[in-house]
Amino acid sequence: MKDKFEINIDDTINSGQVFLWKKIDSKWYGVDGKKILILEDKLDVKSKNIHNFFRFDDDFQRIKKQLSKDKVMKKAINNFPGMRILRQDPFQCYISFIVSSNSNIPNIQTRLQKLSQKFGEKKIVDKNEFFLFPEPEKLANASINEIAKCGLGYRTKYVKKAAIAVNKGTIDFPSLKKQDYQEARDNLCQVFGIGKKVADCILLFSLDKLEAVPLDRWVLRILQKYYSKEFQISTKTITEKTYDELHNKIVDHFGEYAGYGQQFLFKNERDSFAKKWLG
DNA sequence: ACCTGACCTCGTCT
DNA sequence: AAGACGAGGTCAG
Repeated sequence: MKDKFEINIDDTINSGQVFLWKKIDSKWYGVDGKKILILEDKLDVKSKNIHNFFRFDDDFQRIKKQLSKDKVMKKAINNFPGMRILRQDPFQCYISFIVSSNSNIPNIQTRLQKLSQKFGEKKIVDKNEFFLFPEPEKLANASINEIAKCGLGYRTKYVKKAAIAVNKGTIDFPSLKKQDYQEARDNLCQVFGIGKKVADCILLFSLDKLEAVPLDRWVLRILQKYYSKEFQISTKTITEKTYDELHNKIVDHFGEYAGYGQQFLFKNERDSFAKKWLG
C-alpha cells in the first residue's frame, strides 16, 4: 500500500514505454486510447484509471524482491525504485511499437502525434488541445497516402494492415490477454510488420504478459556488458532463433517478471547515456 | 534453416 | 550548408 505513493512519474513516463505524453506546468498529460490522463505530483490513488494504468493490482514488492536476486538488477531497481511498467491501451500500444521499428524516440513520437492529429478526435482539457488515439476503424479505412503523410515511411503499409486486422477481429486484444504468452505472441507475429521484439513490447506494455522481454539493441548491449557469463551473446543483430534461445535463458535467470526487470535495466542504461526523453 | 541487405524518415553530427 | 549516419526491427531473397 505504502508503495503506491512512491511512484516516480517522470521516470515512468520517460522509460520508452509511452510516447504521447507532455508536461505542462508540472502536470503530465497523456493520451491513452480514448482517454486523456492527467498525472499530478501526487497520484490520485482512488482513480480507477490511475489504478489500472499504473498496475496497482501487481504486487510490486514481490516483483522487486524476486528480481533483486540478481545483483545488477538490484542496483538498477535501486536507481529507479519509482519506475513502473504501465498498462496501456492495447491498440495504441500495438500501433506505437509497429511504427517504432528502426527509429528513435523523437521520431516515434512525431509519427504518433501526426497520426492522432489526423485521425483522432480532438479534446480540450484544461484549455489545452489534445487528440485521442485514432480508432482502429479510422486507420483501417484511411488511404495509404494519408497515413504516409504522418512520416511513417515503409511502416505505412504495416499500420494499415494492422488496423484492418483489429477492425476485422483477426486480432482481438481481450482474447490475446486470456491466452498464454507463447500463443499470444505467435498470434501477434502473424501481423505484417510485427516481429518478436515488437510483439513483446505489445505483450508487456498492454497485455499483461510480464514475462515478455523485448530484445532490442539496447537490451543486447546490456546483456553483453553485464551478463556475458550468464548469456553468451554471439551476434549484435539478433536472429529469429537466437531471440527465442536468449529469451528462454533470460526468463530462467530472472523469473516470471523478467519483462519488468528488462525495463529497469533499460532505463538504467539509457539514462547513463543521457538519451532524449519526452519534454 | 540461416544470413544479409534494403528499407522510409528524421534528427544530429560533421 | 549539404551529406552521411544511425536509430528500441522486419521482410524478402
